[in-house]
Amino acid sequence: MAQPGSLLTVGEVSERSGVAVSALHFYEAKGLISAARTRGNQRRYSRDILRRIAIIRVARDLGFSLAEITPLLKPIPEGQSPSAADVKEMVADWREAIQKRIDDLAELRDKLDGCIGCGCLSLTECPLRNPSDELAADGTGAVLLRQGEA
Amino acid sequence: MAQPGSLLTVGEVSERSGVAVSALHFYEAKGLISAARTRGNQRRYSRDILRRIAIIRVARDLGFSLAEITPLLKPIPEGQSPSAADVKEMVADWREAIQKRIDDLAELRDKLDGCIGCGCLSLTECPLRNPSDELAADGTGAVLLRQGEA
DNA sequence: TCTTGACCTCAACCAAGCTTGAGGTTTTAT
DNA sequence: ATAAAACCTCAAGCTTGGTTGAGGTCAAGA
Repeated sequence: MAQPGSLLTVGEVSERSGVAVSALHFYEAKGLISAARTRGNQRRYSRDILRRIAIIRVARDLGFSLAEITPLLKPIPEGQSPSAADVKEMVADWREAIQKRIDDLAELRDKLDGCIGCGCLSLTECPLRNPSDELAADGTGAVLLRQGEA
Repeated sequence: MAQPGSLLTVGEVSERSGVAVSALHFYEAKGLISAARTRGNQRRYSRDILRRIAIIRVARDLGFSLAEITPLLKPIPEGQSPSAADVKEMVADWREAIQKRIDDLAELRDKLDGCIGCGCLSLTECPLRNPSDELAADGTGAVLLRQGEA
């Protein structure tokens, strides 16, 4: 077992973080984490890695992709314990992102309420059909579904 | 061009719905839609397909996977125009699903608010670390990140 | 009739986020 | 010293939701 203050093996990190060894390798390949190596080429992590991994997982659970998480982690240098202030700042950003998602969903829900009575889902008129004009942008030839026909 | 009341080709459906032909083929392969065939083996869709596709896309945009959409479409038989009542019922279900997601996110946001001051992210104590006990369930050996060490 | 555009199938490829397996090496406990 | 457990790399496979391309056929206007 590791002594207090010593480096952690990948297996220990996996066990403590609940993240599979293969996922840790994957995160390393993606540049999210890194580790020192022994002369025999095995990974050795400083304990800070656990907090870093915790942050990665929380952000991922919040719906951020790994690619999005990389810049989020920028303010937290590797090999250093992130300060409470660092974490505070990041978490504030996350809060904003979540709030935005809530707002989007609430807007959708309200539109849905307006639709419940109509049953229309018309291509150009139903607000549901164009949650954020995405389809309108790529559907170059969208045509009104005329009520008499459908 | 198609006469009123006639069947639609896959190209026409694509143009009117804003969904790529390849995606229509894909949906068919997944069992979400179907089409009659000409003697020459080309697809011919009834106009009802447009509403069905509209429903599929809305549900997908709401975050449902295609696999989840299949049962949602069950009450809407193919080859028949879904009634306003059918749509109304489905949409009510969607509303519920959205509301649930909003509630989950709001809960997360509130926990985040509780965390902003602490900067902890402790594995077992920080509420953020266990948004819905998912990690607790699969992280069999998770160990408390002791404050003095990290 | 003929030509052209639209259609057909099937297979391969993409991104994300991993897991699994093969084949081989290092570390650690006894 | 040795044997087992843990580690290493690299490649392939999985799922979702499609797109792209090859090679060939169909349908409709001139």
